[in-house]
Amino acid sequence: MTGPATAAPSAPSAPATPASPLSGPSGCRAREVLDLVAGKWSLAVVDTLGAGPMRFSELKRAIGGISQRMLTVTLRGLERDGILTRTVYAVMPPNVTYELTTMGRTLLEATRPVVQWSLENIAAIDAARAEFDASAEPS
Amino acid sequence: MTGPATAAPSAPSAPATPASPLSGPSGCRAREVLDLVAGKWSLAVVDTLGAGPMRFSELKRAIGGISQRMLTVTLRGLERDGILTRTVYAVMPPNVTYELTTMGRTLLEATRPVVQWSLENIAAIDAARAEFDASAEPS
DNA sequence: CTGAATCCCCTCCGATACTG
DNA sequence: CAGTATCGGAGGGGATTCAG
Repeated sequence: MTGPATAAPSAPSAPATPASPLSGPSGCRAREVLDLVAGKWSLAVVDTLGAGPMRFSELKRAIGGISQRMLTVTLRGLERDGILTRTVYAVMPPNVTYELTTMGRTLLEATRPVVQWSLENIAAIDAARAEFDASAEPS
Repeated sequence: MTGPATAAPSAPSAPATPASPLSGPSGCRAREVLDLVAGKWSLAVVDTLGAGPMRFSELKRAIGGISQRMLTVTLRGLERDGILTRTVYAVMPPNVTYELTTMGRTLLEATRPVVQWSLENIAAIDAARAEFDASAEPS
């Protein structure tokens, strides 16, 4: 699975359709990475952490609506992916601080347009859904 | 929505924490809209349709690996959200064409940075995961 | 060709309770 | 404060089959 692949320059009949980076074989990998952001809370954590290093409880309070479990799971995943770092200060009481890595910050930048788009189009989408439902499920 | 917004000068005790658009109350809505893109195939469909109007079978072939069911479900969802239009030509054999709406095209533009980031960071993430797994699960 | 319908597994996620 | 452990519901998503 980890094969180099994507290195098949000799494809004869391949249309190469570079139109969509998510369509081809390499698209599978991209999709996989996009799952990173697809998680229910990943984006919120990255976005919130964009303000600077933060502790567990601060994150929990800032995000709001997230359970300890999901915050922990999400943080673990992002740490594993190299998006953020987890620093434990052996003091009393325990102090664990999370901070975006360089890669995490580039991810934050990359996601800004999507987040902004979401905010800008919430109303339009609500309207579209209402209209669709009205004309499709009048029963 | 397209309003200038962010112009709430009269909030007295509001901390305003503009740090994260996904954290606050409005963030819940944004998260909701982001689910639109979170689906396993939504982005691939939008991305693929970026090349121009396409038929059902063309989409299926272009994306590859998607089942009829998921393509249908994904298309319905995106149509409901006003991201794409579904046009049926009553000919023989049936011809159904899907095309991005204006909003769909703006979404495509907004997602480009994330898609590109994914492609650029696949290797780094793989490495980070391997390293994390190696030092966390040695037993 | 396009799609709806069914079956079924599997993961995500929330609520709760317990530890250091 | 910062987690971990467990249970259980809900939904995503794949394979297959049927229909217009």
